[in-house]
Amino acid sequence: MKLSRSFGKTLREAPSDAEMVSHKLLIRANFIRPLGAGIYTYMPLGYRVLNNIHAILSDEMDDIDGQEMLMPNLHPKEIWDRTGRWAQYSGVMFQIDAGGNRWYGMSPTHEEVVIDLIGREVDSYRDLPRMVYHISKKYRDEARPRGGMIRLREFIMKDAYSMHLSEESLDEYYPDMYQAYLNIFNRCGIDVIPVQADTGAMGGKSSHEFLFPHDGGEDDFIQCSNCDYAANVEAATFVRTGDKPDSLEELNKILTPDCKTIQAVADFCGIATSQTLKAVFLWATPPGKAEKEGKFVFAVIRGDLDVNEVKLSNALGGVELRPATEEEIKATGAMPGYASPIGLNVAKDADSDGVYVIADTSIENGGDFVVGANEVEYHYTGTNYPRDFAVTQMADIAEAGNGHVCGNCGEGTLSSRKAIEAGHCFKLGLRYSKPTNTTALGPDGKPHLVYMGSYGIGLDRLMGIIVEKYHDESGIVWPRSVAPYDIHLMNLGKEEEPKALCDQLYKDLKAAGFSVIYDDRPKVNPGVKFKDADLMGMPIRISIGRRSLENGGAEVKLRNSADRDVVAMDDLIAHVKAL
RNA sequence: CGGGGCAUAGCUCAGCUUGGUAGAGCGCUCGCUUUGGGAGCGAGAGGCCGUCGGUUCGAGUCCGGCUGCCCCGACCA
Repeated sequence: MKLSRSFGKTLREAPSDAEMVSHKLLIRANFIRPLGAGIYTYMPLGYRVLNNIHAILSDEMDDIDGQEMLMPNLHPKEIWDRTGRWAQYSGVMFQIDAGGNRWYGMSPTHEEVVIDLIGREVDSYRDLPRMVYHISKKYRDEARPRGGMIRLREFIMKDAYSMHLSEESLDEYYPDMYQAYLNIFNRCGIDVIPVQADTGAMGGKSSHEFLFPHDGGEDDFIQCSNCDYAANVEAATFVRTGDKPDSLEELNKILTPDCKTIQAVADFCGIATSQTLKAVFLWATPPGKAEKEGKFVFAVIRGDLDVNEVKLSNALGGVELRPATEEEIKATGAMPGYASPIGLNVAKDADSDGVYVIADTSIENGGDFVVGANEVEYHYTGTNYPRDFAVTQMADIAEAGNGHVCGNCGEGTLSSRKAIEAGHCFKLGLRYSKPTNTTALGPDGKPHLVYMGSYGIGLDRLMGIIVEKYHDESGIVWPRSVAPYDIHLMNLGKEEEPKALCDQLYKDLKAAGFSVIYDDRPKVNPGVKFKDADLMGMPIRISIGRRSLENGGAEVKLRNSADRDVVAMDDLIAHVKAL
């Protein structure tokens, strides 16, 4: 490509609303242009990067017996009604009223289309297992697009779908996909950390996120200092430390003025927050049910820990949670700010009357706690479980964090980091085949619900991640595998000779199989050409000017190195091939 | 959805406090000069000051509504 004929131009300054480095550089270097919040045009250079990523993805997917296809982005409402997600996704999906009682959704994802296809194409176990994938646009009305390529309303995703006769078949296939994902990120030059993720209300046994650690990321994940354990904060387990005292104190009610927070209580009593218990009140609505069919949940946890709502939701069967109102709290007999299960009518199990109390296992690690007395300005000291109160359910509902002991090896210390989610593998199981009754005949002659897995990677987000990692103060430093062009060729002279040499070299390099962007712009100063080359970031730069010719040929420089070599014109192709 | 910020030329921003003819740098066009790190001189083009309403003789400037964009948080198979 000749720069003299290329569309758009580089910017000396980035728009002031761009914050992340990748966002600024991709705009400045003319790879992307914003159209609206979370909506971008991929300019010719950016599109070439996406195509390179596309090729890597296709290669790896094909390698594990996947087939590339292309599914529609306009989805009839009916297929989403069948899985119950038309209503569930109403806040996220762009839903279009096409008139005449026809409604369409713009593809936020493609499980519905795939399950419809499976129903049509897959008849028996002989048609399984299969994997199909496509790379196409997704639309999600994100509440807050951010960070340029990091969170988009319209984005490009590689989504793969595997289908199986049995759970064993899915389990068997899953590691191949997992390995393909590692290969993909490796080929893009990105180090990712695979972490166990929350399987959430979608059920299924296993889910992995591939995280790129980055302060600008949206995910929190946990790593162990000792073993290779890594998990999403919503799935991370840790060891509750602390022992019960040998002899227990008596329960004793004390006056605690102005102690509405755990910290205030601990300060007032001169104890650590781990010597207190705290209560959290939520309203839990079962999935797919109306809110009034839900129930009040009283969660108890040691004072130094926090409840993780996703863990809590999972422990309760995937319920929707919202904070309880003050009226709902008082109706149970508890007093906000001074609440505890002591003296409440605690339900024996989910079907019994009384208050549903769920406790984190941490309340068994320690004793003689200070807890609320369900009376304004009063707490109990010397509280011990189970002597002084009952719980309905004991579960792991605490959020893992810095300094906790690893739940995997039991020795290392956990630390929390921010990350960008680069990919996600998910065992969907029967989530989509069940409501649509999508079956295949087994060898036993009976219909079996089809097991599914889905596996996503955002191409534009991945492009952003690559730039986050590969840049310097002058611009982008593309890895070879995804660079829009291999070579940035520059004519620095105004005389005939360098121009003629460059024109010829441009042809020769392309004939030798390289992709080349050629800065042949006349009347543009060398300084400008250098700045643009650094900004755009092609791996190899070749420049010809009076000075290089005096030194015997063309100057060759790698973008990721400061070294410059002058190479004789005759040796140039061979030299570049050897790089 | 809650909190905060911003909106003036293609980009970065001044002008607003104290209302009175629309500004700068970069970019763009033309001419001359220059040609190895965003070069110089000269001449130009380019703006319904986001939008609607209010106050005023007069609003980019003051007041209110709306919209858009950015950041933090909530949310996010």
